[in-house]
This record gives sequence, structure tokens and C-alpha cells, in this order.
Amino acid sequence: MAKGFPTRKEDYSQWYNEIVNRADLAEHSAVRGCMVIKPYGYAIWEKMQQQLDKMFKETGHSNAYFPLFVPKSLFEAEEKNAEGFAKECAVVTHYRLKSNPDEAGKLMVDPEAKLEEELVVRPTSEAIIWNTYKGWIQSYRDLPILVNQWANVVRWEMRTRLFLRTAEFLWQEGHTAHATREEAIEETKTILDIYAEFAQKFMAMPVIKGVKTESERFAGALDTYCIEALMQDGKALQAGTSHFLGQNFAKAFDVKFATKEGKQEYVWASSWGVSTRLMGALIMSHSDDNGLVLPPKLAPYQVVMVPIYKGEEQRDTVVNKLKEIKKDIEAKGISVKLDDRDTHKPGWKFAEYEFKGVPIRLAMGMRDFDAGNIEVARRDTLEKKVYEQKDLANKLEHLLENIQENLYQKAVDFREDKSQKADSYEEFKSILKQKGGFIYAHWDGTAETEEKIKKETKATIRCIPFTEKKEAGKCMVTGKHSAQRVIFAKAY
RNA sequence: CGGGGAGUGGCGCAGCCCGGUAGCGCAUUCGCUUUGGGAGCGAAGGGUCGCAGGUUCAAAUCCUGUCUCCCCGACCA
Repeated sequence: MAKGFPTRKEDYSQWYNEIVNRADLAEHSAVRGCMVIKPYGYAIWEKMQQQLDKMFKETGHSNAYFPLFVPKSLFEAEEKNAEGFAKECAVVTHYRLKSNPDEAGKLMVDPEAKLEEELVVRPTSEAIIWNTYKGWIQSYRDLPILVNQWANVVRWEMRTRLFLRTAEFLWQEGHTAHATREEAIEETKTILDIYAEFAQKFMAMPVIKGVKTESERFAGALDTYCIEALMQDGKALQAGTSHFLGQNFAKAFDVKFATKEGKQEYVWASSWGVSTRLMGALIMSHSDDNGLVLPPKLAPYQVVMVPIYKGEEQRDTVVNKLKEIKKDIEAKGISVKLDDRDTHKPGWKFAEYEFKGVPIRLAMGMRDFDAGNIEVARRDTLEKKVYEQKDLANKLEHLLENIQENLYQKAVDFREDKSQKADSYEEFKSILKQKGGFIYAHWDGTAETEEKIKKETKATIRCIPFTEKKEAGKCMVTGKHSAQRVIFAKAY
């Protein structure tokens, strides 16, 4: 275990913060609740962005950009959406500062520069986008519109945690317009599938697809689909959402189109998003008490090389050999970093790259050089082996695949171990207390029961899963009919 | 907005109860020895103790006021 590292079991939040800190991912900024994403953290986010963007484009979506500011009158047009976000909005009221006559060298808000209409800093962009779409859509020929934007949004949260909840965060938000209800629902599900595939294949994080209950639904949506993941402390994390918005926004912004038959109809909509919260999910899914563990597919560099030497002469010999090997490996499409800094010692570097979660570390000193060998250490198992240099690139390629698969399997096993059925409320409470994790239980479908359980246990319904076989039963609290089990958990 | 805690070199902290003019670890700089798991020794630089008052010969320490941050709740992707 790394020096001075709190273990996951001792204090999970401290452990989490330590990982973020030691891996050099992000830090709190001087601005309340806001986060500085440092270069290494951002590099991982960029890998995520690139892959998601590719998947969106492969399914016919394009990127665009809409304004940061939403005039209040537009923001409040869709009432439920506005109400849902009202309590966490930053609002711009003035557009100018002036020097303070009472305090030299200080500025004050110029009271004469008050905006006629306040501007809401977007907590999400439905309003400004649907106001724009109104001008883009006249006929069925203009549909569908499949647009995504990469942007920042602001939600003035009371309490924040790096990546998991910050006042400002980066995300992508897709906003689509369709001619029919069916098509909009299909889009909503297509995106959910993309999110699930991304989480599982790239983040190596198993997720459950499902639909939210009414109380957890996005404000202004008819249905919210989600992917839910389980973190190592037994708490659930909503990792992505895809909303079927029905005609709510079309009605609020009066977006109608002429059908083939010449009738005027409201447009059907979806919206969907994932945020830098995925970084938090990634950290909490795989990391251990030695730091971050990255799945190879999202690692800014998949392999790091550390030369070991005494004196200039040995340094040249080893570094030159490593440079040669690096070329071979890179030819396979593997990203490699050769750390030949003379300012840090090998032990330091070993520790540093473990904190940073680099999947494979190669080390070579004279001993290995003379024997034609190289030391290969994998981050997921911390296993070290001496390989022959011959055919190394191929071996590493397979090893990376193996690590990716192993991380996913480990996460699946963990989740299965922490997934249980509860048939009585007593059993439910005891599982929650002892083990946490996902609890599959029957629920009568009412908001009252859901609220009661939340108040008494702090567990919420994460989703009504799509995959679960429809096994009817009786609500664990009220004994009323239940069509299928739903998933409960304490959540982030 | 309720309930707790903390502000002391870049970072993490001790000192405060019982007042005597600031210390430890890490980091930084220099020198020598080192380099297969966060090197060792020696030396050096760096702080108006959150801010404003008050008590006192004397305040990091006691008193009053004030500001800020963190944690736990409520809210939330």
C-alpha cells in the first residue's frame, strides 16, 4: 500500500480525495464549489470525449454550440423544467462594473447597468435550444434534428465533491427533435445503449439500464432512462441519463411541423447527457489503495517506460534501447511514455505511475539489458514479470486486452456479490445496513411508499431495470401488488 | 439554511488549557555520496500566527467582534 494512503475501508471519501490528488487529476479552485481539472485528469476526460463523440457521430448526430446564457423568460417557458432547476441557478443581473468612489482601487457593480431581463447561466440547455429549434423546423422534411453539444453548465449545489458534484461541470448534452413519438423513444433508447456500451467496453464499468421513477425523473421529461453503476463502497452512481421529453418542450416553445398530410403537429423530443461525473465513476470503480487504476482504453498513455541506470554511460545504453522498443510498441497503436527524466529516481517513478493508474509499466536496467529482457508490471494486479524483449509489442497488446477484460470482470463480480434480493422490509433494512449494494425488491409503484423508504433508510429506487425478468410479487412495505422488482440503493 | 470543527512558512500540523517574542514533518535551494520500489548526510532560504479591537510590562496563547474555509444534514448529474 502507498505511503500515507487511507484505505478504502477506513474512510472512503478520504481515499477518493487522495486518489484524485495523488494521480494529479483535479483540485478545488478558489471559486466556491468549482473544480480545476489538471492536465492528466483532462487527458482522461478527452479520451472519453473522443470515444463518445465518435459513437454519436456513427449514429448520425452532429455537434453544435448554443449560448451559455438563457434569458429568464425562455428559461421559465417549460414550467416543470424551470421549477426543477430554479433552486440552483446562477443569475446574471448586471453587465458592467465601475470604480468604487468610496474605496480607492476597488470595483463595484454599476447600478445603472442593470439588465432589463436577467440571464440564467444554463443548468441545462433545453430552453435555449428549443427556442432555437423553433426557427429550424417547419416541415417533416426538417426532421429529425440530431444535435449534441459539448459544454459547461452551472448548478449552484450546496455541497460539492471533485468530479461527482461541482458547481460548474463539463458534459455533453444531446437534444433531438422527431416527427413521431416512437422515433423519439427509439432515439432515447439508442443513446442509452451507447452510454451502456461506452461504460462497459471503455470504462470497464458494468451498468444496469432502466427507467427512473416519477420522483427521480428529469424535470420536464415523460420518462428518464438511466445507467446505474455500483461503486466500491456499495453506493450507486447514476452515470448517464437519456430523457424522452414527449411534446413538452415543443408545446412550451411552440415548435410545430407540417406532416406529409399537411397537418400541423408538435415535435417529439429527447435529451441526454453524461458529464465529468464519469471521471468520478471511473475512479471509484477500479482504484485501489495504491492509487488510480485506469482501463487501457481510456489511459492517456497505456505503457510507461522507466530506465534504471548508474551513470551517464549506462543511462545512454538503456534509454537508447528503450527508445528502440518504444517504436516497436507504438507501431501497434499502443501509446507509450518513456520517462527518462534524470531528476527523479526509479522508485519515485514507480510510485508516481501507480498513483496515475498507468496500465503497464516497463522497467529496464543493465541486468535486463544484458540478458535481452525487460520487466513488465501490470497495474491491475500489481504483478511483475520479466519478459524477453523478443516479440514484446505483441505480448503487450494482448496484455492490455487482458487488463481491460480483467477490470471489467472484477467490477462485474463485485457488483454481483453486492446485488441481493429482499423479500421483506426487515430483510431490506438489514442488507442495507450490513452490505449496501443493489437490492432488488418489490414496490407498489407509489411515490408515497418510495418516499417513506427513502426517509427511513436513505435508500432510493435507482431504476426499474429493463433486464429484470418480470416477476410479479408484493410490495415489501405495503403488501400491495408489484409487477416487477426494482433496484434500491444508497446513492451519490 | 440547521449542527459540529478549523484558520500558524508552498502543503500537512504542533504550540493555546497554564501569556515571555514561533517549532516539527513534507516540499524548495546548494554540496557530497547515491540510483532494481517514494535515497542518505550536511547546510541554507522561507511565517506581521485569518482580520479588527481590547486586557497586559509582554498576546499565536486571554476577552470581544468579524470574515473565511471544511465536515455532517437538507438539495442534487
